[in-house]
Amino acid sequence: MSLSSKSTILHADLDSFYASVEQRDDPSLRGKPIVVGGGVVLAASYEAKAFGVRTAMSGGAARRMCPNLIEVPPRFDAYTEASGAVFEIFRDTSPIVEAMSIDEAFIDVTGLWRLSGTPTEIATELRRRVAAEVGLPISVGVARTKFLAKVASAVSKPDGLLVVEPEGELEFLHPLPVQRLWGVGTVTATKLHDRGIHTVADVAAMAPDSLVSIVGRAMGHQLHALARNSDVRRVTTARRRGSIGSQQALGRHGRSRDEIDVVLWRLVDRVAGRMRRADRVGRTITLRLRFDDLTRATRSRSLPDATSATAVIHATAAGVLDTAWPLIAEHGISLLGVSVGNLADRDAVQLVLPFERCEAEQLDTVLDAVHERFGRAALQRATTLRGDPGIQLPMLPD
DNA sequence: TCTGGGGTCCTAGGACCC
DNA sequence: TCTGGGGTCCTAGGACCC
Repeated sequence: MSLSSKSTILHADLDSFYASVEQRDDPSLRGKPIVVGGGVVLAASYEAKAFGVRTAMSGGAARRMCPNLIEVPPRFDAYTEASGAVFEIFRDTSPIVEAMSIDEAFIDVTGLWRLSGTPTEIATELRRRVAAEVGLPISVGVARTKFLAKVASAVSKPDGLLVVEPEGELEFLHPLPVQRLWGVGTVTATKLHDRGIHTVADVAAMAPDSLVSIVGRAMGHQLHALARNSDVRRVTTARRRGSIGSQQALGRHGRSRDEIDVVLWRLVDRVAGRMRRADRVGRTITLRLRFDDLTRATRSRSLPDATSATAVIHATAAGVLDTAWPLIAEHGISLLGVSVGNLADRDAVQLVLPFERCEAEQLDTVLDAVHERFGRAALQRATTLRGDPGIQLPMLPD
């Protein structure tokens, strides 16, 4: 039996990624309960998970659950390198790879069976190569849709492979708890449980309107579709980020205005540097605040022009911080974050801005420059953006 | 058990324009 | 003088994901 119809998607997910890298690089850690991270658990090995230790748990809580726990400080460079090696194997498996995070991706292998074998064979080979070449365990789910592939990989963990055949989809899907549905976290799960809705089958049996009335419009329709095994999302290679940010938890000390200004500079510097390296510019600067009681707030400001200049971003962020200062003084601040959104490609903005600003008599000159630099398609786009149907496009050779 | 750092998407109200 | 509907942008908050 093979997944012959339409599409075949793999969801590949490295197991306890950070912890596995540590156990790979230090044999004395193998087979032992370890966590990566200090104050908070960033990743836990399966030996630690057996004691109930989970990601995002505080270090103290983890130690109480697991007395022999070994704590290892994170080595992000090692994780980045390991991830790069794994993704090379992904791209060697199929050109259509959609990265979801540092340790997880969708891989579209539709139509590859002639070249590479059945989906099961492809997934088995992928797992073998990741183990042999990078030395890490990885779980793979295989199905017709992204959603089913992702659930399958999660169910197969650790170090597993699970293929959901087209004939067995509903049988696989319906008994699952609602938390398995994309977008259902603790809040939504509680809302559903309160109404006696516990399994995917329960959701599938509901009318869309009833779902919408419980969880909102977008989420209601999404849950209805997923529960009835409708997921038309494709695996896409080109996904652009919509924002770039950085944040930092603040200790007990370092909370005077001066000290927070230093943190702000560091955060802005980091963010602006990443933006410039990615050739991106942004217009909306958002400050993320977390107070001592762990409640949160955001404050944002949008600029007329997109930028990646450290000075401009910093001045804006500092202005926003000023307006938020009374709040901070009252509640105490335990985390500060800066992110820049409304991102665009640097070149795209250079194309649009002079055009919008220019006087009518300069129009031809600007249009010529746009055409020369970016080609005819850009010229067309520039004209559309300006929204003036009266402009005649000059006749240009292609 | 009160916790890191990186993100995405949705909702809702108000301003403003036509 | 009072009143309408539609669209877009901005801001803030919240839920969720890895």
